[in-house]
Amino acid sequence: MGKNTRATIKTVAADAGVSVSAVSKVLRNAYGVSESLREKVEASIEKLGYRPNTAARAMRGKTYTIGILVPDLRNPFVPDLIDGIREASDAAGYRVMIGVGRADRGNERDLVNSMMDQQMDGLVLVGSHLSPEEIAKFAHQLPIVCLAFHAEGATDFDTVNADDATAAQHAVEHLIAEGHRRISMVTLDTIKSPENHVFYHREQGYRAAMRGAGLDEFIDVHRLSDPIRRTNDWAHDFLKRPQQPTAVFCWSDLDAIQLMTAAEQIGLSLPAELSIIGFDNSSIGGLLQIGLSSVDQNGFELGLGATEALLGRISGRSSALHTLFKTKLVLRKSVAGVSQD
Amino acid sequence: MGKNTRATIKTVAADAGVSVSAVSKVLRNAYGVSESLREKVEASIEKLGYRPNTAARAMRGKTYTIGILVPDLRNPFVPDLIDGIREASDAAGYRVMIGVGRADRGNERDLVNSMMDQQMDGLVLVGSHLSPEEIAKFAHQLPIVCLAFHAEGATDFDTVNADDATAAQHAVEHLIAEGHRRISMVTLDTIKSPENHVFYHREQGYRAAMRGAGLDEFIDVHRLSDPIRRTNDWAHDFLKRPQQPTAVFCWSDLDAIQLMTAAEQIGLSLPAELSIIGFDNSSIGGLLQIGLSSVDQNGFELGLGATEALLGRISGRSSALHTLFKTKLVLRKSVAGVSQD
DNA sequence: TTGAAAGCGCTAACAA
DNA sequence: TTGTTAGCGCTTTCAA
Repeated sequence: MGKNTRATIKTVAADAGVSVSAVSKVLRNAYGVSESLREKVEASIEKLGYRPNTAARAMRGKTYTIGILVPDLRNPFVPDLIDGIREASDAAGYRVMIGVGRADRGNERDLVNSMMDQQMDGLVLVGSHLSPEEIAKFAHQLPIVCLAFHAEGATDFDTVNADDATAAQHAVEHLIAEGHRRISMVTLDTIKSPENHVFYHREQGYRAAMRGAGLDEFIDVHRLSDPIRRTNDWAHDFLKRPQQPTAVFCWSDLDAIQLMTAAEQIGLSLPAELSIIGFDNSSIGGLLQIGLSSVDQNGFELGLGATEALLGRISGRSSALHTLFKTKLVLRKSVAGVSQD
Repeated sequence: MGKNTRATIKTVAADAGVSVSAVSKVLRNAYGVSESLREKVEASIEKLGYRPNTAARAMRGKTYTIGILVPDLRNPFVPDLIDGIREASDAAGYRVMIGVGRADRGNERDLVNSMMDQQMDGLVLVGSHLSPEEIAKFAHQLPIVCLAFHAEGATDFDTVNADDATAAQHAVEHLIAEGHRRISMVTLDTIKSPENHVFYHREQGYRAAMRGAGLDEFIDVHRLSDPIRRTNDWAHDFLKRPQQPTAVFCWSDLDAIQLMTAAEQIGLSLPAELSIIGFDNSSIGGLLQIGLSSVDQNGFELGLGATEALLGRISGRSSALHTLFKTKLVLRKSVAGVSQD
């Protein structure tokens, strides 16, 4: 089968009887090509099945590729995001490559570098573990937008987020309206710059709701260590503490489901004895058997938004854009009211 | 911040006071560099923060990148595969880029092309929707190994699979041993070349088990259309048919869980009235609330195996390798025995 | 409107 | 052991 001879721009030029630069111009829709020349070239391209070599292209022009860096493919929120990103980049003629950072700073840094080595035209960093300073440094070299990463003060890159604080506040306010007082929050623990992480903002929303209802004394935040290094026992430990809450607001569905499982294992009846709200509205939480109430962030829209921002940067915008998206509380059987006493 | 001037091999050569090719040799660990030269060059690389430009590299040598093409990020089996692939490629100094084919032939073809445009050194195609002929054509241009795609007769590319037929046979034999006779199978429908798909081989295993137990008359295969185009009602329709089975073997966990949900919705008591076994042993099926019995394929090992095969091809092997991996039946509460009458 | 030619950063013959 | 140099396939001045 045609062996190793892939058509190059030269082959096309020869076939069409024009110059190499003419072909290049047609490829890039550059100004100043006659209709007849364009037709000739396009016919040859079609005939030879020519495809420009991205690597060669990258040396002078663009790659028309944007890189997506995600922390973890198992997070059910990630595929929604990616779908949105791809939808928008497809429409703009960009393709997408995904790298998995494994929620590890060093690994993520390597991947960003590697994507820069490949001359990608821009990067979407999802839930990055890098510091805003480091991201800014990268952003001097290529356009970057961060998704699910709060850095509303950043001037060198854009951010796109759900309005985590407001979403959390509404969720907790709903629990309060259902009569709950003793409402705990389960969230993540982090050593560095917590204020960039979504869960920190969700915690602020939780605190705001509790304070707003005069429930300061019941504020109780339980912090989990990194999902990879954490044991599955945390939920049992959590439920063994004295002074049990009647409701828990959980920073993520995955951990909320672990909590539900543990609660059932020790014989708690849900939701009567424990109401739970998660975050992400993952399909798994939506299963009839689980029925987890959750905050829906509409990952698809977030992905679209992030890509539009990125394309804007690629086209030359240099001012920073920081967008917050609205969320929606989805109620299922995991929440019950309590009688006030 | 140093603005746009990224260090090139020239910068390094100048800084180290040596030639470009000397630097290149150090980079590639090529034969014939003195210890002192290597040290000088490495010092300069370190000092200048130099990183080779992948695009430039790709024009003459390799990119040290392998592409993974998956049909769907939401399939819980995929992340395990990817972890395995990454483990093996990390160890060999290769990085990995992921593309999502969306279970669409045209889209997948585009992505393969796009990965070839980027001069990737090899490709792992997961559950491909392309025909073996088309894959073979691509395989003439770059090393390819297929994962979860049966083409044991292919000579131009390798395949790595779980032993789907045997796995399915064992699962169904287990149901038979539990006293079930009326055992249905739920699988996928496909227009083209079903024999390449894993679910086809699982169906063969189901049939073999049924025939082996003299249950030919109870063989009942229910075929679902494409997951994307399918409605969620299929399970209800399935359960509404006359002559209900007492057990169902399902080609995948995701569909098995839908079946469980529908069964509970119409008031069937599980597993007493319906036993179910799925395939993939996904973490979601393993949830206490679900408790789905399932076939475990050990995706991590499959990923490792596929990558080893690919690296072998990249290093020059041209004979085809077709590997089958053993599976393991994981039993949970979704299976109950029936009294024989 | 078209084409010739320089050069992007690297690798790999080949020469020294 | 080291360096010189010719490309890889493309984009992009600059001339024609």
